[in-house]
Amino acid sequence: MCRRVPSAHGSRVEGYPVGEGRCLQARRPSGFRQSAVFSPAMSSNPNQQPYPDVDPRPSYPAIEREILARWKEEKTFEQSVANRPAGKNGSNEYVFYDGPPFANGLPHYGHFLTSYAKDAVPRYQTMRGRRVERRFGWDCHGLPAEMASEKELGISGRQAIQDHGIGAFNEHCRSSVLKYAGEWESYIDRMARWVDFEDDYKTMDLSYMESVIWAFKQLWDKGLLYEKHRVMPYSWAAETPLSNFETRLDNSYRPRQDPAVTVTLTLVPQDGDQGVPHKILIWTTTPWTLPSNLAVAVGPDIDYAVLEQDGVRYVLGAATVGKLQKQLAGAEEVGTVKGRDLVGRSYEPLFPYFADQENAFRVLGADFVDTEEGTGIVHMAPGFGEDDQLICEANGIEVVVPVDDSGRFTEEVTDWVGINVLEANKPIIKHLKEAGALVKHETYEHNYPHCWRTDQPLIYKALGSWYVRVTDFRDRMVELNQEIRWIPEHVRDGQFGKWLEGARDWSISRNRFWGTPIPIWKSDDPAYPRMDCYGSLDELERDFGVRPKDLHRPYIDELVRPNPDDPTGKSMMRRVPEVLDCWFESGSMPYAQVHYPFENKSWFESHFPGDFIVEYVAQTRGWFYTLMVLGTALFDRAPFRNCICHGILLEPSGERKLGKRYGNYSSPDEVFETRGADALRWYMMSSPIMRGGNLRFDSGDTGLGDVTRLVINPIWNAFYFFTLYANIDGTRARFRTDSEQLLDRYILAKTRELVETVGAKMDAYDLAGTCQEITSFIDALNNWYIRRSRDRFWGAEATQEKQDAYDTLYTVLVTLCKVAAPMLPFITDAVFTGLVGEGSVHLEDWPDAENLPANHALVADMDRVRDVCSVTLALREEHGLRTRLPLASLTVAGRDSARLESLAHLMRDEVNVKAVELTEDLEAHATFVLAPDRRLLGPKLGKAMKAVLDATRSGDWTLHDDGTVTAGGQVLDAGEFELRLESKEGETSSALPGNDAVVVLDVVVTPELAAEGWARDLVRKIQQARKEADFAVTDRIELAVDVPEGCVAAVKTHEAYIKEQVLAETLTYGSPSDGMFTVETTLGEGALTLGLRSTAG
RNA sequence: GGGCGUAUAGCUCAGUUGGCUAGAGCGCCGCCCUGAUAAGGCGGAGGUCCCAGGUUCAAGUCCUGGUACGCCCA
Repeated sequence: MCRRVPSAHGSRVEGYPVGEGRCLQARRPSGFRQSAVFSPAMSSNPNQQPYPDVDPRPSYPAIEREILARWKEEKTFEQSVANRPAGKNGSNEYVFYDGPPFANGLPHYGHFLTSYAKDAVPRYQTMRGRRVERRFGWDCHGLPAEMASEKELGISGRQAIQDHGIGAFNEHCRSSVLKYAGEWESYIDRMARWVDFEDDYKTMDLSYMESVIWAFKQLWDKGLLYEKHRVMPYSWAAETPLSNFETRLDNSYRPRQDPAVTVTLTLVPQDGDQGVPHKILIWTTTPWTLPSNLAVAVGPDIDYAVLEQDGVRYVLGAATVGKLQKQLAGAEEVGTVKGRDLVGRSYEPLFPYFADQENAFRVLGADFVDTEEGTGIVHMAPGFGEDDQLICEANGIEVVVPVDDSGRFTEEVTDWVGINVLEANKPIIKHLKEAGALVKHETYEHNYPHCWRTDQPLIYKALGSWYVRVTDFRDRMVELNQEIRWIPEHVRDGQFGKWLEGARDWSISRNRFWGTPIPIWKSDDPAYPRMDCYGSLDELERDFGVRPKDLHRPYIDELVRPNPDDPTGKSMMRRVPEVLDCWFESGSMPYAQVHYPFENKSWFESHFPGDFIVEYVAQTRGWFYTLMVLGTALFDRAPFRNCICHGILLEPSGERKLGKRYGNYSSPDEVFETRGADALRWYMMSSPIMRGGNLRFDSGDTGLGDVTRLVINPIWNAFYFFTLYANIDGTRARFRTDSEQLLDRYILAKTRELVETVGAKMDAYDLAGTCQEITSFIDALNNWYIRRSRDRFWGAEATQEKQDAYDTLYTVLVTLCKVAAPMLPFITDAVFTGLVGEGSVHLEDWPDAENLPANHALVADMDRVRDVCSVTLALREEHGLRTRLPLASLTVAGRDSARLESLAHLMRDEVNVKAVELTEDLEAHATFVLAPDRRLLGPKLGKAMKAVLDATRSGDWTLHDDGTVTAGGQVLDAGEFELRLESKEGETSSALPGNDAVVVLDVVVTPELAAEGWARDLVRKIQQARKEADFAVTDRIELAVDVPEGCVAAVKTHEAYIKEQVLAETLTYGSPSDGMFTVETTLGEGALTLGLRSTAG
């Protein structure tokens, strides 16, 4: 290869601060020496260089801050939206739904991950020409907001909130729920997520809430709502039910001692009892629920023992008899009975309070019953146990709940009215003992949930709740789900699909304060029942005479009117106390954010479903699900078309997810200000987390640094390389795709393929795949195209060939910036504007592949050449032949190897050989190896396959003239095998990947070749010394060399070459003179001394 | 306790309808190349494909049963 850089430029570029500026540049805050990023193109002024000076080692965070400022100043985001027409009736809009976060905490890396995806896809679609409005959403209601407010106000529990005043409490929620909105905004901004905060939506807005009650009313009108009692964890101390979330908080479950009692129930006699009284044994750790007992359950397949003692027969699980040895001492086993044979029998109520209850006091069958604990016969109090409730309900037994909000017995339980249920355990046990029903009383220690606020044990208690009849349209959801594209695909029929199949009715009411109120008004006198549901402010105004300015409690509760169905005029219509589950609100986002149907009616109807949403995979149970339920119930549509489910971020050990309460991550500011937001974006977008996997994240780890080193730096370096030489030459490049130069044609064709593949990946929402394509392109660009094209940029004359190189590199870089813009919005915009001089890459159209030449054959041939070079370098390595040592020839033997003719000079240069021979004469250089097609032959041959494979390995096979092969006693037809090449023994050769060609290297080193090798080694050493001496690339030098004896002749032979290469004006032999920059090193096995002096002055 | 998912090199992950000696990137070691590059090339070390059974000519891949971890539900 011919290195003419210094000489080429030395003669005519004086005055350009090529090398000298470096230390200065490094101290600059951004990538440009001047604020070129803001300046328009300078090409109009011939006295100035065409491109900004680029810092080879820039601070990316500083570049990002500059770009941010420019976007703000030029309103680039707003322009990018406004430039794209909405089209007729919004037909050109791409609809993105933003899943609203809570803003009562700071955002963390998990939010950034989602936000990056929420930004990348809309950026891409915008470049594709679509108009993508991006409204930010805030989730404002719900328990987290209430809990935070209770804490801040120093109050706890429902009663305390009511004492404080619901109005004041809700005001506090309203003001604190967006406490961190400002921080959110600045982080989102810093990470280059483009989203509209001005025109945001909040679930607590009046318009939003009106749409939510509209949706509620729709369900009501469709008969999809009902009210029912359901058992929930309940804190009697705080007078509130708790969500599952709350019962899972740390320290919620802890050991507690409770009484465990075994009690008898007397069966109503029936035929077959032989006149002997029969009693069944039940066991419970909550004696206070016994007054509410309405049934017992047995396992149909469980064996029950019948024991007789003192003329009474006791029935209990056969496996549990041992537990009551003492109590049943002397009892005689008189038989066993299957649970199913007990089902249907009745027994005497233990307490009289609910003796009239229909269908009650019977033995029921239930699969969940076992004999691990208790007697194998389970006491059922449907008001206080979920299983109890389900089984009883299925058997027509209504729930009774004789316990009030504060956990005390109501008047129904006359004996203990007003007593806290837990305190009532003792007197109840005493009563049972006196009644002769108590068989055993022990103390039982178990893990039991406690209220995290009051520290008191929870109870389970049925509470009224409103439900959406999801089971009615579950099958339709399953159908509609098939229309959605899920990333990763398996979510559709896996996590989400299965969840839909098993969907249960959805409890949508909460006994809370801060939320959209359930818009139902009920008569307060059961004698005159009536219920009204309201779905708009208009409807409320019509009936109540006032138009609410705020739908929140307590104002909404003030709307009361006489019951129209009550002729006495005494009963009133009052709102039910509950508010809606906040998931109902976020699931209403598609229509509520635009105040449908009160406004934007036709827009919504033509823009539903949305095109794209992305959240973490657990939202299959959250937002994705509630969107689906409401979309199906209200519109009979799947609510979104494409959905990315990303995984979760784990701490470096992989043990826990990143979480605020673990404190296991560092400040995002640190990452933004050291690595930059683009590095973080690429790191996250390129990872398997975008395909549903998890990602161990360590902000201090090499992963982020690798992105800078392997993705961002190479792009920047290509840009730096281009501007460096274009400025030296004063050349302004233009967008051109018609260069005839080989390497140009190659990289242009490669760029076309990049545009096509990245477009396809982005269209498939494969963000990680997009990153892969870009990475491999960057490799081809930097490590092949630019490296192999360098000398064209170095040439002294302004040739067409050189202009082609500039134009092509410019064209490729501009295109690369566009293609990578969604994934690296900052760096691509800095490079793009540096090249083009104005505008923003984000205002550009997606490149049209048709504008770039297609030439797949050339791309493939070039890849072939790179393979040849790899294999050849491996051969050199194997034979200890350093690359600087020229060799006589390289032979590529293979079918169609002549195709590489036009690329031979690249191979020659790359692997340093004098000649490249291309031949089809395989036999001369290679032997054949049989490779049977296992997929084809396996099923056909079966067991005989083994013999064929053995023969293949041993080489014991024969090729026939008709193209068939015999191996292992089997005849293989053409097409059932391949013949692959292997290099011949004794030759310095190696097969190419794919095994259809071999490379043979001539390893004979003649004295001439050796001498040239020494000369090149010496040049290399001198260049190294120049660098160490900190000479400018263009500096001329005086040179003294003291070379080992054996090399002197070689150096003298190539003296002219050496002097030219290292810009030496003079070359003397012997020790360096005083004042020269001196280097002691080696050349070959001998000592080498170099002396250099710059003549630049 | 139930459901879903995951388990492959030091790390992060590919691995198609079962089919060649299980791959990539990063990291590590050695060599090479290097005046745009914080880069690049070649080679090496590094694997009981979580475990145990089974099906098959052939299993990382399919089946059964475990184990560990994650998520969800109870």
